[in-house]
Amino acid sequence: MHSHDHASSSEEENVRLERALEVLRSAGHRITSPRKALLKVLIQEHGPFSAEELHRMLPAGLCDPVTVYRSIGALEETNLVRRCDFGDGTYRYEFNTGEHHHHHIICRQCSSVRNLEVCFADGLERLVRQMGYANVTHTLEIFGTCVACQERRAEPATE
Amino acid sequence: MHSHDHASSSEEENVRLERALEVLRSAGHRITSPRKALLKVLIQEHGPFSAEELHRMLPAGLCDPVTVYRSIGALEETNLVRRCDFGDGTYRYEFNTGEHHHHHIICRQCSSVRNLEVCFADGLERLVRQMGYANVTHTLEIFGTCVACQERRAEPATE
DNA sequence: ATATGTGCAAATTCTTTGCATTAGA
DNA sequence: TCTAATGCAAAGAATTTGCACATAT
Repeated sequence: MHSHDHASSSEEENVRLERALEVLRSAGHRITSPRKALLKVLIQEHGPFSAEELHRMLPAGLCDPVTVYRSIGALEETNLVRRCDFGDGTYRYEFNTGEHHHHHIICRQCSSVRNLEVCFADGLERLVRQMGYANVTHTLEIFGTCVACQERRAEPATE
Repeated sequence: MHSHDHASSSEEENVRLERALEVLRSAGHRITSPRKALLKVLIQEHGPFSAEELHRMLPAGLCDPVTVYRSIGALEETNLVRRCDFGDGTYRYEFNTGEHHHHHIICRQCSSVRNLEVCFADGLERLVRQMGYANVTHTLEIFGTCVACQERRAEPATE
């Protein structure tokens, strides 16, 4: 019952994991080691990850990359995971904490991601609902050059 | 000077076309028939189109699909065209009128697109700039079920 | 026991690239 | 003329699918 199999899995993370597993279960999905491991990684680590990144973050050889795609499918279906689209041809995934959703600021140079906890779009969704749309959602990603990359660019005499 | 080669190309559209060609020219790009035809289509028709759709909308056999991709590249570079990302794995492109940018409401069922002329994100970009980011831009797409699709769903007794 | 999940290989989809040829400035 | 643009074919990258085998419930 007590777990110490991972270096840094806090009690809160365990609670989230158990809750997530329960969601999966009650949606008729089976609990398998790839899914459990994926959820652990997604709960512990920050930032949205690509399928390939996720696969690399799993214990070596635990499963095939294809299984990551398929597992993510189950996690998305059950809303445990949100898909992010940074417009570079690769989808990334992050754990859905269920709290009010946030947005990302992506650096064009180094691809670093910062979360922006404010959501400006509540009024927007309301407006669109007034236009007659149902099930309104939105995606909003912000792009820019981060401070570090601006400094990096300012230093060298390459220009 | 007068043109009647297209059924419905208004004077305003011609002005836009000429302006766009000038932008291309002064950026060191050559004016070719595929590029001219692409711009015509993009100026005349509404809604963002995929590369494949654009190719189909061109006069038959005018150019190879690959040329559409490459031409769009030139149009994007010169900011004549904006790329839209509806998160379905296919990029779409629309003519950049240069006026304040708008956003799209995409119907999940029928994929119809409506423009939303309001932009909520000016304050957001300002905030992100205050966080130290430079060259801040954003993408915002709204998804929902359009009125027609809601009615279509309500009628049939399939449920 | 049995349906769901997985691995491996191969297919799909969208987009990009290499290279010889064509054509705009 | 001389470089940029095009066509065709082929490569690439991310993701999905088919099918036999493995496994959670």
